[in-house]
Amino acid sequence: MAATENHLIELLPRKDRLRLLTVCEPFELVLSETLAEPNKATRHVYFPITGFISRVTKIGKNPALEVGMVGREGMLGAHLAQGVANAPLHALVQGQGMARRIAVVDFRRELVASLPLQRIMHRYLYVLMAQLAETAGCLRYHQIGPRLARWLLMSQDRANADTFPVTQVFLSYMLGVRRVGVTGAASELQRDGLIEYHRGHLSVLNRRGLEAAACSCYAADKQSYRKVLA
Amino acid sequence: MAATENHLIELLPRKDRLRLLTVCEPFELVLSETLAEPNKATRHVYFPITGFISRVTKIGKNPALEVGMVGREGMLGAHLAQGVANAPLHALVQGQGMARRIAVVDFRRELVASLPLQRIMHRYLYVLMAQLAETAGCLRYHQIGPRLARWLLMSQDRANADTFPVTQVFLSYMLGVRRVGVTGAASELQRDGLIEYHRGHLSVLNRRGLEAAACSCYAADKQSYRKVLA
DNA sequence: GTCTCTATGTGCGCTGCCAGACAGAAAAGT
DNA sequence: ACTTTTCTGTCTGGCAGCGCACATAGAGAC
Repeated sequence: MAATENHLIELLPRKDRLRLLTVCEPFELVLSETLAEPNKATRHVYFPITGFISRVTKIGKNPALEVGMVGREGMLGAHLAQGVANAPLHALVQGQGMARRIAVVDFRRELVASLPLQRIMHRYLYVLMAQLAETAGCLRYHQIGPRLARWLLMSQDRANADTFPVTQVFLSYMLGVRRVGVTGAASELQRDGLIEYHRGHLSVLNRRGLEAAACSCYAADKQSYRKVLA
Repeated sequence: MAATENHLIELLPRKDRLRLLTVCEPFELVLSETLAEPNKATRHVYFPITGFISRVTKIGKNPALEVGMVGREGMLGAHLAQGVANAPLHALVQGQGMARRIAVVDFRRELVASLPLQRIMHRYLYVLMAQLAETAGCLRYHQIGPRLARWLLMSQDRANADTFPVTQVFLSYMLGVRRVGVTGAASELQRDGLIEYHRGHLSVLNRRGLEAAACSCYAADKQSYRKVLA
């Protein structure tokens, strides 16, 4: 079941889960597709199963900066459980794959009907906040290398694969640095045999090593998730 | 009423507000006092009226970094409405003054009893998330000067006064920079006649000018608050 | 009045990252 | 085949902020 269902849905009691699944439709996450924009009413919520999504914020004229990642462990659209119709951030597909999708009307109805669903949404939102705070500190204090390693690990977890498509330009947007900065950090990771990449395809060779190279935020995020969403 | 009540409490319908007020006790916010620590069960929630509180995150061995501010417009302890007992962040008193305080048991009871209270907590949490994301971007892209201006404006709003006690060392912690960096930025603001300070006492002389000097995040935060918590 | 502590201002060398530009090489389109 | 686009690596100059160290001066303690 692990790779075929979204983790938040798995956490629901059987009855609530089955109810929710009846209103879900399968949805293909297509690379680079935008799934949410701030100040626009959300139309669907998404529960990724194999693909994953980036939450990004835009500050002034700077390119989008990633502040969160959503994979099988999370969802997009939890703000509906807070009684707010508009998404707080941009969200775009980052790793292609499948997700479950629910129309807002249906999801609202399920929320009212299912206390466990509410409960899980709220706890997930708590984790998101903790991770946002962590990310803020990470942006301030950590350097490109460790942040890149962290990003790769987070991606690997959610992509459920050791190889995934990603270019340096793209990484430079996610991390909010110049592409050249990524080149430097990435070639160092490659030199150390932790990763291997070539024209848009990247493989993780040594996960342990990458974990050691990543900043503490990777472990911190995992832990806060585990604590709150058993 | 504006300066004698917490804004979130004001938003409650009369009946719910009166109920809540019966379990509130007045609490003096003493400078530098710690009100919350991560991974410790929250004992009280706080609704500031005149003082204000900083939310800070600790990353590794770096000094605490501010990621949010709580004054009359907000509260400390909203995570209880998410069904989580532990605070996500450190919180310490930043501007002395008065607050309303409620013991956790009482607050939980009120939450169950009052849907409007739940609703306001959830909406407030949404605003917090938006502000956290904004702060993350701010930390990445904005320079000391504008960030300092932003911080001073946020403080002034919550302190409800043009003069408040604050040293450069302290500001350097909040902003996550060296004290020397604050010295530079602050003396520039002073030279331009926007502020005046002397040995731990700072006055805002020209609010308009300070708003112009601040980064966009100040306005963005205010707007996201206004949109969600009318 | 003197001493000590705290707050503020400066100088110096360093580093991590930025901005912009360019080059080679692999993929994709024709 | 050729051309064009995309991806990656390298260089040069520059700046914001860092770490460290030191100087000055106001405030409070004795």
